[in-house]
Amino acid sequence: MARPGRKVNVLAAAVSLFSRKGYHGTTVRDIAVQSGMLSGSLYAHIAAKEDLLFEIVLQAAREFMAAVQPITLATGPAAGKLRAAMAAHLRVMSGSRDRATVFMHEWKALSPERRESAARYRDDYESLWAVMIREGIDSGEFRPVDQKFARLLVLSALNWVYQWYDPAGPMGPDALADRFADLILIGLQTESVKEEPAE
Amino acid sequence: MARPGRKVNVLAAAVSLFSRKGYHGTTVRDIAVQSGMLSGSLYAHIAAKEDLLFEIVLQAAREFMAAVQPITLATGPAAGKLRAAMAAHLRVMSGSRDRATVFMHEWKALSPERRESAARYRDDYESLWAVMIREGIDSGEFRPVDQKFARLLVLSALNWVYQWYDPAGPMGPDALADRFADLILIGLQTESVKEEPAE
DNA sequence: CCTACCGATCGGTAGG
DNA sequence: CCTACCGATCGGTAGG
Repeated sequence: MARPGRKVNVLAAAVSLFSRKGYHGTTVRDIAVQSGMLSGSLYAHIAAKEDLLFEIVLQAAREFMAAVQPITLATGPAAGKLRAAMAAHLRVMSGSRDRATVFMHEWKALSPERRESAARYRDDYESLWAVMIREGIDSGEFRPVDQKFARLLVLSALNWVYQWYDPAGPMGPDALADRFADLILIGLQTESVKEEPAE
Repeated sequence: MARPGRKVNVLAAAVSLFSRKGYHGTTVRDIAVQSGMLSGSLYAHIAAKEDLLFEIVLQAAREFMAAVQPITLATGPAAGKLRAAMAAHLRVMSGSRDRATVFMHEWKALSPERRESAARYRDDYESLWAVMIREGIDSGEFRPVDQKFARLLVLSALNWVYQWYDPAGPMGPDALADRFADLILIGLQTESVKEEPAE
């Protein structure tokens, strides 16, 4: 008989394995053994392997959304909100590194309907960032750049972090976010060079 | 008997399939059928499925290196070199989108020794960018930012592009590179806001 | 490059 | 959650 709490272990095992070996590179036997049972027993907890992937992807999507949405609803300078949102995003990534990895890479392995469902969550999340950037442009805080490019720059920088970030390292997610925010807000060039027309 | 030219078709089929379904999600039968033969016949051209992945990854690594290295060796302002290097990187990505995708994502599926070999190519390529940024800082063109962060910001933005870039779309890789370069060099904030201390 | 396979392993199930 | 499987499919091979 299935003890209710075991489902969490199974999900944790799946997150770890999917992030390391990919969805297709992971077998249900891998997941079962990592959960302390045999492969047949796994199906007392799940109906199909893909259900695990879908659940992980949804968890991650909800986690990112829950962390960043309240920040977008607050009032204040756009730069401060962008900084806070970046820190929130990186805190989620830092706290659930494997889950974030699966969320970023393995959604492609979902069945078409579920993949579309995941894409909708993704779009909702991206539009939070679009709104923040649009607000900064409208208020004159940000240059009138193409909103799409600015959003992509921010999100791509944040999303690539999990490829190399070490949560046990010396730099926490907040410090990391501040560094990235400085670069993105102030730019790489020195002021004296900026006066001249760009080459 | 194996006609020599067919190997190219097999590689092209593998690139397309690996990029779409992942290495583990692609079967040798998929590759064979896409190449116009049956699965057994594939082994007249290759010794193992993984050889295809390794060959694709090496091709991509060499392509990026060959495109960007000459630019780093030229003389001139650091900002101009960075712009040119970004355009070169995006031109490779645009011309070999599927291969770039496999290069970015599927190297994890390689055997340990080959994975390490691919990582070395990657490190060599990243150090090209590190040198460009270091030069800009040393010459006073760039702010004295952490070189590692600036490199990560640039490369992450470039590497995330293939997730959404449409080579058939209106914007070519050079225009795309200029937009990203403007954002990274000049920054998102307007000058008036930058005078104030960052929140 | 095809025919005809191979042992191994896959996701999943029945019955307890 | 285990035992004992299942049909299907996997990467790969022998012989032509």
